[in-house]
Amino acid sequence: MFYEIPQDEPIYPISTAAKMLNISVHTLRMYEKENLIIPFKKSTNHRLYSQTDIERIRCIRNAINESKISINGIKSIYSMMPCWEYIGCSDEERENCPAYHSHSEPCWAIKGKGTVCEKKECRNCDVYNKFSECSNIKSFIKNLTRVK
Amino acid sequence: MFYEIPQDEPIYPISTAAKMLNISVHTLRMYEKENLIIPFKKSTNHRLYSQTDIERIRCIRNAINESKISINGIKSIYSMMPCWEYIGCSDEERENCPAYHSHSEPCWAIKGKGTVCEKKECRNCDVYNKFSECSNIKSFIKNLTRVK
DNA sequence: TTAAGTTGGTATTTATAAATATCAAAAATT
DNA sequence: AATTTTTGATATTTATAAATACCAACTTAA
Repeated sequence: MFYEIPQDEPIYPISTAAKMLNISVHTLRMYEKENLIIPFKKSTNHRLYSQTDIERIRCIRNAINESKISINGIKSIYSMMPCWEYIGCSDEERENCPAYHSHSEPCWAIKGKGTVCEKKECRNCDVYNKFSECSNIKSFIKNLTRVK
Repeated sequence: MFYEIPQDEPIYPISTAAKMLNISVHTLRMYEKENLIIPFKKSTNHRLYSQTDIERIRCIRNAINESKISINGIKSIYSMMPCWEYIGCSDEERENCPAYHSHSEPCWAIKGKGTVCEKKECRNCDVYNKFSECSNIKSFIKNLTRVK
């Protein structure tokens, strides 16, 4: 009589997440401030992390510690993702979107006024969730160039 | 009765290049070892740098010092460039090329056996020369997604 | 209602990437 | 032929990104 907890259900408070990842609470807040992660926030502003969040952070940790990519490097890589194509923005929407023009910040860190994404919850967006690794971003770019 | 020196003519020895860039000779060799740059080599193995090389290195310096992107971060960003599309590789050529699959090394650092590029001089390749900045790479990706 | 956990902030530490120094052998220059 | 420069390689230094420690005020949960 147990229910499965969905992967994207925010359940872990920050200290638990920190323990799971073997890092300090402040490091988690730092990643958030740097716009690498968007944890769920309760009405009282307390953070909650899902299993998906944990995996995402593991991936970021790997980029920093194993691949030796700096946080600004990770942000720049995220900014390469053609979100406009995934979302399906029109020519005009693209040109008017600051994320389309940025090569230093991921789109979810920008949220330009008047854009399609302005009122979206980036935490729930595929662009944020599905492309947390270089390899996924490059795969998406590959698909843009399919010959067949 | 003077001839203009072409931008891509390798003329500066390493010490001159280092002085122009205000860095040490060894730093230049380090960038080369990390596959960020490909200076011209004389038959005696001595390096020569062109004005284009100098500009490229300035760009790399800016990424490291101003944008705070680590060397491995820069390499990873370079690896996002869809070289296969620029070169015009076939489906089969793509799949058989290690550069197509890498997301940590730029294509010119790989030079897979049996590939179109195997015997090319990457130093003279557009992929190496035209896309030394994030912004240029993102622009190329943007063009892949043109609606019209 | 008391103890434990979280908040955002600054100040400090640490780990290490990036750059420098030094070397003998080879090449270039004058 | 003598002086300067470049080569690659290792060993060392430095600059700083990333992580930690500490703080008082605010939640949360026994």
